[in-house]
Amino acid sequence: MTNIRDIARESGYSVSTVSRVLNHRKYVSPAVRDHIEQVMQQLNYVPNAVARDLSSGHTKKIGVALAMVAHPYYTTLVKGITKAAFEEGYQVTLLPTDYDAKLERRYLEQLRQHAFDGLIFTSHSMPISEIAAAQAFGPVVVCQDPGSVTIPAAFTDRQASYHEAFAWIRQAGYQRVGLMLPRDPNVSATASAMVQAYTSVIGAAPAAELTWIGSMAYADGLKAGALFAANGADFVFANGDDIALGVHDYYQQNNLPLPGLMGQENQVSSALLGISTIDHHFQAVGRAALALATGAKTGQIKIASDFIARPYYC
Amino acid sequence: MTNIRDIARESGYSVSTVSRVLNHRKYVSPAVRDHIEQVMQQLNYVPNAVARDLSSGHTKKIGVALAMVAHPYYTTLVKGITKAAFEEGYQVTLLPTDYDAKLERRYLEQLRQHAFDGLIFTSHSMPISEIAAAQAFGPVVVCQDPGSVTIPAAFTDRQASYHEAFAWIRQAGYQRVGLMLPRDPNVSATASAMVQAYTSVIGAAPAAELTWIGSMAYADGLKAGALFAANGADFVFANGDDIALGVHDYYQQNNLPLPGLMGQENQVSSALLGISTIDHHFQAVGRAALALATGAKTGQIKIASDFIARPYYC
DNA sequence: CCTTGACCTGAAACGCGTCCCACAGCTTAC
DNA sequence: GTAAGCTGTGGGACGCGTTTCAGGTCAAGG
Repeated sequence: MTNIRDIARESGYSVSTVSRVLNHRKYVSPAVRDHIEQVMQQLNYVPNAVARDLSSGHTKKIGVALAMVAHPYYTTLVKGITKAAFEEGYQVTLLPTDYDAKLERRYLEQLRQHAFDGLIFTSHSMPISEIAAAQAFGPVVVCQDPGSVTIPAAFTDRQASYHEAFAWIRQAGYQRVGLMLPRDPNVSATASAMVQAYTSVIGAAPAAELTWIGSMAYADGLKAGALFAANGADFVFANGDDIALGVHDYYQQNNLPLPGLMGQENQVSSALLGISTIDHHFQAVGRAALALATGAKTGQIKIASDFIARPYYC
Repeated sequence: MTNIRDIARESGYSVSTVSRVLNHRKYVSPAVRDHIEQVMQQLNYVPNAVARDLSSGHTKKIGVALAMVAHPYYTTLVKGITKAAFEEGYQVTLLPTDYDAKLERRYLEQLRQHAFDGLIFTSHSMPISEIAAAQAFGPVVVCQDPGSVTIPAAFTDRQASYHEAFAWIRQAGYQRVGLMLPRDPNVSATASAMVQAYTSVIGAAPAAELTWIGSMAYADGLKAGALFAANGADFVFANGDDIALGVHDYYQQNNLPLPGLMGQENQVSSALLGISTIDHHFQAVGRAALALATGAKTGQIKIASDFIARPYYC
C-alpha cells in the first residue's frame, strides 16, 4: 500500500504539501498540484480512511441500535435516519440488540471507544437513567419519550392524535371499542398513551375482554379478531394498519359482519381498506434522531402524529 | 482523553506491557496486570477503536449497498447479513444507493480507502464487469447471478422452483395464466427466469395482455388485478405474496370470482390466503453474502428456492 | 555446570493523515 | 523605505495501538 509519505518522496515535495493537495486546500501552486496529482495517479494512491478518522478525531459514523432489523417500524425509522445521515455526510452502522440490555451496553462501550460519533437507540431495554448516564461517552439519542430524564430524544407525540381518534370513534356512535396494544401499558409508553386517551375521551377504562396485548403484525390481528368477535366489539382500534387488516380478514374469513376499524402508521393497507389511521411520521422521527446524534440539534424533538380520518366503506 | 502512553507512564510500565494487559495476552505477571488494570480504571481509560483499526489494518465493518432501505426484500437480506455479521464480529454499515451508479462507485472507492473490510451489493446499477474489476480494492459481493463474470456472488437459484411452480399450475388445469414481473425481463434476471420457466413448461411465451411488468408491492397487485380481470385470467402468478394479496383484494372488492393465485417470498399473506408460494430464502442469501464478504467463503453460492404448494381455499 | 527455553518487560518502529509553526519570497500600503 | 500581509513549502509533533525484536531472569533437562 502506498501512503502519503511515498507520494511526498516520489514527487519531491513534503507530506504537508501532499496533504494540502489531497484536501484541495489553498497555498499550493498549480504546477505543484498537477505534479503531485500525477504522482498519486501513477502510484495508484488513495488516502486511508481509517488514518483520516484517527487523525481528524471523528468517524462520521452513527450507530443505530435496533431490537429487530426487519420490522416495519424500525425499517421506517432507519430509513429516515439513513436519508438524513446521507445528506449530512454520515454513515449508519446497524447494531442489532434483540432487546438484550447486555448488547446495548456493549454498544455504549463502543461509543466510548470512539467507534461512532453518536448512538441512536430506536428502542431500549436498559433503564433510561443508565443510558442518560452514558452521555458522558458521546451523543446518545433515544426514540421514546424519556419522561423527566434529561437526554436527547426524538419521538412522536401521540396524545393529540389519540384524542382525536377516540373523539372520532365516539362521535360515530360506537359502543364496544376493542383496543389492540403492542405491549403491556405499564411497560410501553405507546400502549399507555392509547389507554389514557381512551379513558379520558370515553370516560371509562377499556374493558379487559376488549383489550388485546402484544400485537406486532398482521397475524396478531387475525388472532385477536376471534376475541373481539366473541365479545361483541363493534369497533377495533389497532396499533398498526396491517394488524387492523388482520382483524378485518378474520371477520371476513368467518363471514361475520365487519366492525368499525382504525389502524395506525398510515400504511397502504389502511388506505385500501378505507379506514382511518394515524401517521406517526416515523421517518421524520428518524431524521430528528440523526440531527440529535450529530449534534446539529439538541434537546427533545416531538413529532406530532396526524390523525387521518377516512370514511369506512368495505 | 487518556491514552495508552498515559497508562504506561502512570503505572510505571511500558506501552507494550499495557497493550498486553489490554489484549489479555500471556507474559504479564499477575501483580503487574492487576496494577495496570487498576491504573486504567482510575484514569478511566478505554482504548481508542479507530486507532486499533488503523493499527490492526481492518475495520471489521462490511458495507452493504442498498437501493431501498425499507423494502421487504432488502430488509430481509439485511437481516441475514446483520445476523451473520454479528456472529462473526463484524458490523454492518448501510449504504443507500437509490439505484444510482454514481453512489455505487463512491462506495467502491471507500472500500479502496479501507473504510470497510468488504462490500456487498444487494442490487446494482453499475455494469457487473465494472464491479468485478473493483475486486482489486477488496472483497466485493453481489447478490445476483453474475453469469459468466467472475465475482463472489450469493443468490437464489430460482430455476427449479419456478419449474415446479408452473408444473403445478399446469397440472391444476389453469389455462390463462397471468404473470407479474418486477422489472422488464431483458433487464431483470428474476423476471427472465420466470418467463423462461413459463415458456418451457407451458410450451409458449406468456401472452402480453396477461403480463404485468413493474410490480413491487401490494398496491401494484391491486392495479394489476384490473388487467387480469379484463383479460380473463384464471390464474395469477405474482412476484410477491403481498402483491398476490393485492390481486386477491382487487377481485374481492369488485365482487369478481377469484382466479387461482400464487405468490413468492413466503410471507404471512400467502399462508393466510392459503395460496402456494416460493421461499427464496433471502436471509440465507444474506448470510452467504456476508461469508463471502469476510472471505470466510469464496466463489458463488446458490441458495435453492423452495416451492411451497398449498391448496387454494378462499 | 551448561544449555535450552519459557517467562517478563521495554524500546522503538509502524500503520497513515492532519495540523500547527516556522520561514522564505514577494507584494501592497503608508 | 519599511512594516505588514499573503503565498508557497517544509519540518515535525500528534492522534493511538500493535507488533517485532532484543535482553534479562530463572528453572528444568542433560
